[in-house]
Amino acid sequence: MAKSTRWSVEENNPEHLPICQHKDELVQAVKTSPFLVVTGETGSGKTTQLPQYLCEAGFCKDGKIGITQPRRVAAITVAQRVAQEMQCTLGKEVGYQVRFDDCTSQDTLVKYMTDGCLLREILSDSSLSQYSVVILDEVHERSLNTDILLGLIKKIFSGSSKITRGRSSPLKVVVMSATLETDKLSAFFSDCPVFTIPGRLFPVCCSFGSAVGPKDTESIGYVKEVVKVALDIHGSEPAGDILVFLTGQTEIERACDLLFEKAECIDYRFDVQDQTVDGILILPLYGSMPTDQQRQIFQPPPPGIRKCVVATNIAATSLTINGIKYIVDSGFVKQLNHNSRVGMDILEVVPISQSEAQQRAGRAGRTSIGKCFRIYNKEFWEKCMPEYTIPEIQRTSLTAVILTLKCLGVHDVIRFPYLDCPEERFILEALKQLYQYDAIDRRGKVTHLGELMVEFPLHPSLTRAVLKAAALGCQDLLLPLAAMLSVENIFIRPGLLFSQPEKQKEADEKHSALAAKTGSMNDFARLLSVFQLCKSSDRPSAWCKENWIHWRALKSAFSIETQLREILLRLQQKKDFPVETFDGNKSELFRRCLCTGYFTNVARRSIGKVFCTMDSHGSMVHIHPSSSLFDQEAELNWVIFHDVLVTSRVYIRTVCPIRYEWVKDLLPKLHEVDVYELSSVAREEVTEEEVKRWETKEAAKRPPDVCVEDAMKKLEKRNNETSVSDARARYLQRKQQRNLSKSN
DNA sequence: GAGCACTGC
Repeated sequence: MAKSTRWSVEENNPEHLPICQHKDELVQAVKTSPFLVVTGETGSGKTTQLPQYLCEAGFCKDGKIGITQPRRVAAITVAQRVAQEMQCTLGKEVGYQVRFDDCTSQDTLVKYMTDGCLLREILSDSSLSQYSVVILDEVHERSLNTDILLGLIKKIFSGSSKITRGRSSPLKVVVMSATLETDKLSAFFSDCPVFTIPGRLFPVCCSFGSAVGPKDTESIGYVKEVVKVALDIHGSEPAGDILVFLTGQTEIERACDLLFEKAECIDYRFDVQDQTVDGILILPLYGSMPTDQQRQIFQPPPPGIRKCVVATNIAATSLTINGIKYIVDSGFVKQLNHNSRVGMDILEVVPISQSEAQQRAGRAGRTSIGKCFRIYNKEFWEKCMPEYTIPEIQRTSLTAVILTLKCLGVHDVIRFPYLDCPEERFILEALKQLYQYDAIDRRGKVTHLGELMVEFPLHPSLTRAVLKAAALGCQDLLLPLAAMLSVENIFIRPGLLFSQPEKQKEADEKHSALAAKTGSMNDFARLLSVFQLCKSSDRPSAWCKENWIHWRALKSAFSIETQLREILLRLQQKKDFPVETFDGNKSELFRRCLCTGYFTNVARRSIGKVFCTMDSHGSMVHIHPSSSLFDQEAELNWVIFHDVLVTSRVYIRTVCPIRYEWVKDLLPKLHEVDVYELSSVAREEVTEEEVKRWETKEAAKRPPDVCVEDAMKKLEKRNNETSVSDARARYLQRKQQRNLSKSN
């Protein structure tokens, strides 16, 4: 649902916005300072009005005004809104650009875009010569791309010599944020002025509960508690809708079930249209839900009925629901964290930050005074919840970002001006990976291959495989696969609580059948086959429904494949595109290409069903039951995998059998460079001596079998101290508690 | 023998 739907009649008149009284001061502030921080709560009008003020004041004479947003919907809907206010056609004076959708023209003066789009633009025009003003919005959200943009803009436009290079006048930079951390932002841009605009949110009264305390950090017993609180609200509070925050699909389904049970309706099913019981309409909401079901959330409830939406964090920023007066906050969120100790991403349930809790509470104060019921106590707030959310740049794998920076000429990626520095080992690990993919050389310089790789909006491992395939002339196999691996999970598996178990069984059977059709048990081939079968189908959406496949996800895979194909064609027309030949069958060719990118993700069968990864961490892993290779015993000794999931075990998902010979020559590279030796590469201060030392190491390559033994020893040594074990222990604890509360 | 929040190029 578009954000624009929430503006009330009064808000429709921009002259009533708090920002209006400060128009002249704001324009003056932008004129006098190269950098400016503007803060103001939601509803102050800064996103829609400031660009118009600047345009009016003549800032569009020498270039565009560019405004970045972390989300696509926001970029599009705000542009629509501003075009309407400026009484022009969208795409003319006011436009927007997001991936797959460029709605701008020669005449565009005010351009809204996602932060990723501006980052791409800097890659081809580092002086941002088209713009007179760049406004970075929603900076407090600290998205990875916005953080990188902050550093880049500071770096490019702080050195006086570069300010005017390729530009007629100096660039003006405005950074907009909610009221948090503004001092930090001002200090980052050489103590630039801070402009504060009052917000226009209604007060939200927050109360703490007693159900969750510091000891319950990992508990999911809170599902029962949020249900209880929601029913209390329903029984005792005046009219107004309820929004409950939980962490994931399973939890939400369980909470909805409990709500219905308690509201004395036992015959509830997901499919049933009339979901109203005892005056309360219960609606689940999460990202992977079908769009038509999501749409239901936004319809006003029938008269006299109270709406209760049970949602993930999607309702915190991405979607705005009208009429919410009560918030029930579980205090938890599911977060993907990169763990450099084990070199993998781990999805885990963690307490939210205090600022995130305030954000959640704020969802109740958009149209009137609201109430927020936190189910955790004050002690939990103080001891378990960090003041601010850890910025994405400090939690995710940096491989792709570091390559982008290097291609932009930022060689010293450690001393890059980060607003918050990522841990050095995260950066070093990213460098090690880039070196392994041949994207950078031993001195940390970007290679020809690296320059090709940065053009693709994909993880470098996948890009490596795509480029190999292109060199061998089999891009038709790898491009669709890369697109499929870029989108959310395409296999639908209905939950047990809301759907009948037979539906789950049916979905599983359909998915296995798709694997069988390819003739080879290989999850990558299965993905490719789903893409091809659906694309060639007469009625693709019906085909998806029949096979329990997400049509929405597959549609985006189709557009990504087209985009990747265009990028590849453009690169192939340039000189020096590598070309190789290969004799062998198609299946081997496909898998060999994959090996070029995924040799960092190789595992060898150790004992029984246990596999051991061949990277320097040597983790013990199992094949995930959703894999078509699950329980396939025969001759399956070497595999590559796309990703890792830590739950009751460490699982590898999306798996493909390979032959040892295909990775034999690549594996030693995994052990060639010690991460900690790479700090000099990061700074490009490598001495000849160091290069020699590495070369000696390479000469002493160990055969892979020794690697396995070493890896296993290392693993034993780490024993239960590893973070994977921690995550696993926490998972088991949660599961136990869940079962306990179930049986109660 | 299982369960993956949300973005973005």
